[in-house]
Amino acid sequence: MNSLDPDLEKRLVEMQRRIASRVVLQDQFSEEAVAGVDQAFSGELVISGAVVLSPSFRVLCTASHIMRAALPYVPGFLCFREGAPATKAVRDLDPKPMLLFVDGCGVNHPRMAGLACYVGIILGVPTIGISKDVLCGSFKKPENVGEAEPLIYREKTVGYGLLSRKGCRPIVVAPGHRISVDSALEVTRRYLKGQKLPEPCRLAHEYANKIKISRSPEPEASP
DNA sequence: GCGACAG
DNA sequence: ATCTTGTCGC
Repeated sequence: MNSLDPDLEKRLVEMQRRIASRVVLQDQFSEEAVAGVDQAFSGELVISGAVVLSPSFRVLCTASHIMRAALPYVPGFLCFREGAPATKAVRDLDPKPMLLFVDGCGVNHPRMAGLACYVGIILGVPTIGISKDVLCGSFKKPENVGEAEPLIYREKTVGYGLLSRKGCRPIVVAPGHRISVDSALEVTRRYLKGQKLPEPCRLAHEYANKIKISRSPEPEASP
């Protein structure tokens, strides 16, 4: 029940291979304007929220986009469900981010085509993927807060498992586009503020949820 | 064949 | 992700 039509899947896999072929794992970012994008869901609707932060974590601007989901959630194909609304929200940001945190995988993906790669390639923006669970690969459990262990997939380090906060499970950090594996970890650490998720992700998540709640119908008072 | 499986 | 209340702990 979580599968795709074989022909559709074949086409999507081909698209992901094209995305992956364009991914750059070299540092080509700046931290002048860092943003985060995240999605909330309401039935068939995908609500995407994006937030740009100043170097001091001040919110500089926000943008959102709502649309019907094109696909159900299928592991490995998240970019085709959340990619369109996410890119549209980010496109409306001003100033434009020069580095973007995305909720989901980056190159730590079976075809090196996680949501962060997709958004990065489509927009030409440097991206970092932040996920709460591993899709593929594995890492040793980091012992102390701030510590990270390499996420290994097919003998390669594709990201890191980072213990971002006490009492929390480690988060997974991986580059999406135009940033190296090690820089993705380094920058993510810099954007942590005592919470499980780095600020751009946390604020984008909060923003997307606020939009969702503000649109949901108010409960009727029964006479 | 049996699990695992971003959000 | 979403459905959901209180509750244990820093």
